[in-house]
Amino acid sequence: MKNFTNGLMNFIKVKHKISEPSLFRLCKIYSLIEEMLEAGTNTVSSKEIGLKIGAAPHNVRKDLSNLKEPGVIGSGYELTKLKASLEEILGLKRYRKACIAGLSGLGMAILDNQAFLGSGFRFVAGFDPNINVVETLKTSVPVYPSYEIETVVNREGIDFAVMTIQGDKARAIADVLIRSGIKGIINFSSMMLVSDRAFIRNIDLPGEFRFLSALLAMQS
Amino acid sequence: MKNFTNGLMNFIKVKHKISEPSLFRLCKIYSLIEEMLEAGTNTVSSKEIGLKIGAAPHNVRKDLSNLKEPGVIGSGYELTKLKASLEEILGLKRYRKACIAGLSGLGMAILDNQAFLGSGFRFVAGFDPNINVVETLKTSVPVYPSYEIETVVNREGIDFAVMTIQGDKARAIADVLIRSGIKGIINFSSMMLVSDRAFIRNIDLPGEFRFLSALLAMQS
DNA sequence: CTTTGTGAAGCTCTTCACAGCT
DNA sequence: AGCTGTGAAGAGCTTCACAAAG
Repeated sequence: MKNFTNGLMNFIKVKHKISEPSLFRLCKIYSLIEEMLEAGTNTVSSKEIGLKIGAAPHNVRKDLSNLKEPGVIGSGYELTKLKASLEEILGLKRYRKACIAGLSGLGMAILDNQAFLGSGFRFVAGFDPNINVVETLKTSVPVYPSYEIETVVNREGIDFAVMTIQGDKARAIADVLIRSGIKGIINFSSMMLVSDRAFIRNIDLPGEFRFLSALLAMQS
Repeated sequence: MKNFTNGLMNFIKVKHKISEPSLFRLCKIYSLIEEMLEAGTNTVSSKEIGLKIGAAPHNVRKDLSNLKEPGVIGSGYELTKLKASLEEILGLKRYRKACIAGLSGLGMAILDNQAFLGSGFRFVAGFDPNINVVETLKTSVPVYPSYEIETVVNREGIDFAVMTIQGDKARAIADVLIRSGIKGIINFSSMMLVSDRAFIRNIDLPGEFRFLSALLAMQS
């Protein structure tokens, strides 16, 4: 159970300098570093990283060898340097705006908790097809009916969207988002989305349950 | 951007009859079939499946060749038969119980929407470390303070858990869940979890944003 | 003794290409 | 013509193993 990034389902094919499985692990490592820094740690070995993200130490070292940041041979990697160097390669130096489409329970829960975003990202708008919903919501971020998506996304220069819209409206809204210039979508809706113009991460909860079930079935 | 399953981070190593990327695609195909059946479709070709889940038709056919179910040569696969045959191989004939640990906004949003579960799974319990929260919640499912996890999980025979607990309690709760016999976890908490006794799917939203950012960074 | 970095080996998954059915 | 099934080829990722450094 190793190297997967969750079937992005994209048709954007680019020859990356770094492979996607590796990129994905680097993102995990970044999360881990944040966690460890908060806990007051200073250095980490490839072995320890491997244990915590579920990868072989060899693999971690190879991943980290992509970034032209050192690694002190006797004693591992220095967290602050590693973090800076990951920010470089993962494009995290530039802060990006995000929006959320679908202001039901799930959407509101995500919007309310900026911890779900991570530093470097900020929700600057919410959308919902239901005008009544939009008018009565109390949120920390301005919300709009979905026919304003194009205007707002352009005006604010929003790059990413989280989609929590249920039902068959999802696909149409995704089209609008992408047409408006959204470059990445994290999609919680039940509709699988595929695009050749934006990176899409489909997070399919029923699918996850089935996958767990399948893994159990394979075990026995 | 193809064949990944999201870094399960598990140390359970089993030689599966079917590879994990393939299993993951089969789960996606199952989701797709449900969607198409609802739309009233009867048959589907490997080409069409490929387009909708973001995979090559060759690949889809290979995946489907694992299940000993036909595929009519001139005209594709019959949806109902395909579905039944997927249920067989993904272990979906057996209905399974799930619980949710963490009854904050995200947890409640998931609990409230059984659509997030998929047929064949049912939430039968909720847990939260905060007793006050537990006592005042109005839910469709019984909720308990987390010190009752072991009792309830055993009594009910619960297999899966969704974790939405924030902060550093997450790891301890996960330990309890696994010790109590939980076999699969979908983890939304910010702590990455790894176990050699349960399958864990870490869904890391900040990580997803970073991954999108990294993909954009690679493009340019 | 511990830990990094890396070419090379090894393995797994995907893609190809074509036979065979309708 | 259109589509499936599959051995074989190819590509990509992981693992190995060892040199080099603290």
